[in-house]
Amino acid sequence: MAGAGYLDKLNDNQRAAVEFGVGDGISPPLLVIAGAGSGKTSTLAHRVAHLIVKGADPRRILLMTFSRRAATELARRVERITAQAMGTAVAAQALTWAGTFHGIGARILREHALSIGLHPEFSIHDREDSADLMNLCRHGLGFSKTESRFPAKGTCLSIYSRAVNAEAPLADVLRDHYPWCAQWEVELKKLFGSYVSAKQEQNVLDYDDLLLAWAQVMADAGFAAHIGASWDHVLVDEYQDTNRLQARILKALKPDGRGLTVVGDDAQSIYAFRAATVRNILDFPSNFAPPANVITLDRNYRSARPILDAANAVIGLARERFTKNLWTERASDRKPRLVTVNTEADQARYVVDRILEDRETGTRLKDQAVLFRTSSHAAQLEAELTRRNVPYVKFGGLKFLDSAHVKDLLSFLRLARNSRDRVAGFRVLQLIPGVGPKAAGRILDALDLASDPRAAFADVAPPARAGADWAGFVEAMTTPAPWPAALGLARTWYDPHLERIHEDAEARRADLLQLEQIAAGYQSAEAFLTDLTLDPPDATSDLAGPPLKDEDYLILSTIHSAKGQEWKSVYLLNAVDGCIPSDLGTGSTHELEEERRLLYVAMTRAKDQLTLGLPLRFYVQNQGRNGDRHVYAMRTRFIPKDILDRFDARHWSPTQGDSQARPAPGSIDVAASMRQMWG
DNA sequence: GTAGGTTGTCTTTTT
DNA sequence: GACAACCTAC
Repeated sequence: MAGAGYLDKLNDNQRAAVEFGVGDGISPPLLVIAGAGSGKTSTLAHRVAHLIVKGADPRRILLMTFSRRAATELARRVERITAQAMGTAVAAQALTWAGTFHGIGARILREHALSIGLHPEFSIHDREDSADLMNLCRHGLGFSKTESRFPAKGTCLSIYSRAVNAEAPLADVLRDHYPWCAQWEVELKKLFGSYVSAKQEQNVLDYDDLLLAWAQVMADAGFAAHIGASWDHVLVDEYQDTNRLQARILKALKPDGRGLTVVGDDAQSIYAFRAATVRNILDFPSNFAPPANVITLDRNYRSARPILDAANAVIGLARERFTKNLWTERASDRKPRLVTVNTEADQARYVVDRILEDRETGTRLKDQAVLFRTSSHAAQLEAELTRRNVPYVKFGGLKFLDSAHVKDLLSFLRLARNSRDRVAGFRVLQLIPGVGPKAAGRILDALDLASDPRAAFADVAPPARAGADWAGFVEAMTTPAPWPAALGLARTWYDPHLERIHEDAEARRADLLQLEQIAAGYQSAEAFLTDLTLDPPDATSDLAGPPLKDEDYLILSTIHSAKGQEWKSVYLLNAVDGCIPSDLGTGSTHELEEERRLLYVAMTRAKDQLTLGLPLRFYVQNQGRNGDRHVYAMRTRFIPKDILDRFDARHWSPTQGDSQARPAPGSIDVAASMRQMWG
């Protein structure tokens, strides 16, 4: 078609997904089932661009993705395509409504705060903060002193969160997911009531509230119509990882489905632990009358055929499947490697050896990645990389924001802005020597009653033991400072405490300086704090520090954080039972199936080469009463004997190198490795 | 009431 | 190897 050259590179199905309903007013609802590597992001970007080229106002397009990184990438691609198609670029900023469900929710709630009974300067608690508040309530109700042990704060929060996100009654949540807590149903109900009141008294919203409050205001028909009318087109990516609450919001936004497009792949659903349900994507068509159209993208452009064959074999054993196998024309004779090694240390050495070898022959570190189920699985590899001076960046696992020093500093800022935020208050006040829980509680009570909280800091009777530290605190808290100077001021106050509390003050100080750099990019403390909570940086305070941007570095990532990404060569650590599936995830069939999909997601990240590591002897911490010990691992149950022929099975040891696997990997390897231990 | 030390429990994935 | 609850000394 003339003038539509920017669509020429798409295959028929992709093109159908891009063009569906565009140009005939607002299109009917559309579901795109996009398999791994099928050009999903590109198709979505083309659809948005196509809408714009055909006259849609980019400011009236709502784009919801799973992470903000994905939203930014999508906006960038849309910009490139429209530039090519129209000659003039539609600036990425013109897509003003691109972000995560949580981020968009926060924005809507803040904009309409006054008319829906919220304080416009509400603070947002991350998971850790929410757990701390839950803990305050837990103590307040006396549940920390029960005869038999009451669930820990994090468990309480998870139960609450699941009930909210799955829109399920507490009793069901306890029965299906937390049976060991079922005896506490009455107490938990009371606790959650107290937790909700506490949030409201303190002008605080947690992650779940961003969806819950949004969904609740959408229950009002007038308001829903008003909000829904803000956008002509609503597009949602990774729909398989949304939960019921999110589906309800979407339905309220576009009740007849007109203008609605959702994209996803049920085979890649890996967030059920967060109450995501694959039913959303499966039931989407029948939500509407007539049912939504479905377009399937099943041609894979990413992986070479042997990799795809192996991945298809793995997912082919899933109990339930809805999408068919992917196909590709990318031939190759390199099967995925399944490498048994004796120990995790050997695995680390093997992986680093291969990575450096490939780099010598032209595969940059950036084109290679190491994936793992759990952040801690990478510990030995990280040590090996550091020892051999290989730069890397790790995604997933411990976040920058979770470290005590960063939280201390941010709590100071939060308390200055919202003196009712007791979680922040408790944390900051107890940094002052001589102030413990009682004094902190008394001070916060006094602040609650004050008409001008900021001035009230000066009026509060200082705790006797605090001395000069108190004066310094009040001074820092009440000195007015513009943003971002306020952060500098807070840091100056915090520095002596940092020195006093932490042995490794130097490394932590560097983190805080980095935080100050980030802060400089924001207009206000509020914007900074909100953004940081909703989209925390992935950097960890590694000894090496973050590599420079133009440097070559290796990617380490949890499988979850690797979603949507691809690399030429991918290594997966610990493809053994107990790791994948995680021995915590084998409780129900449901959980087990999710672990299978995780393996599938990991395998389908690879373009040219895939390597699964399989350490036979395993060091486990604190399993049972005997403390640490070694156990013998079995190959992951998701690669049973009958699909083993899709892999190139080998054994590697530091002394003998690479050899054809003798004997076939499996339970029999236990005996083999025991012999090898002695020679 | 606070600080600091000891013991027992639980240990994933993330917006 | 981290956290929560408890204990003891100021």
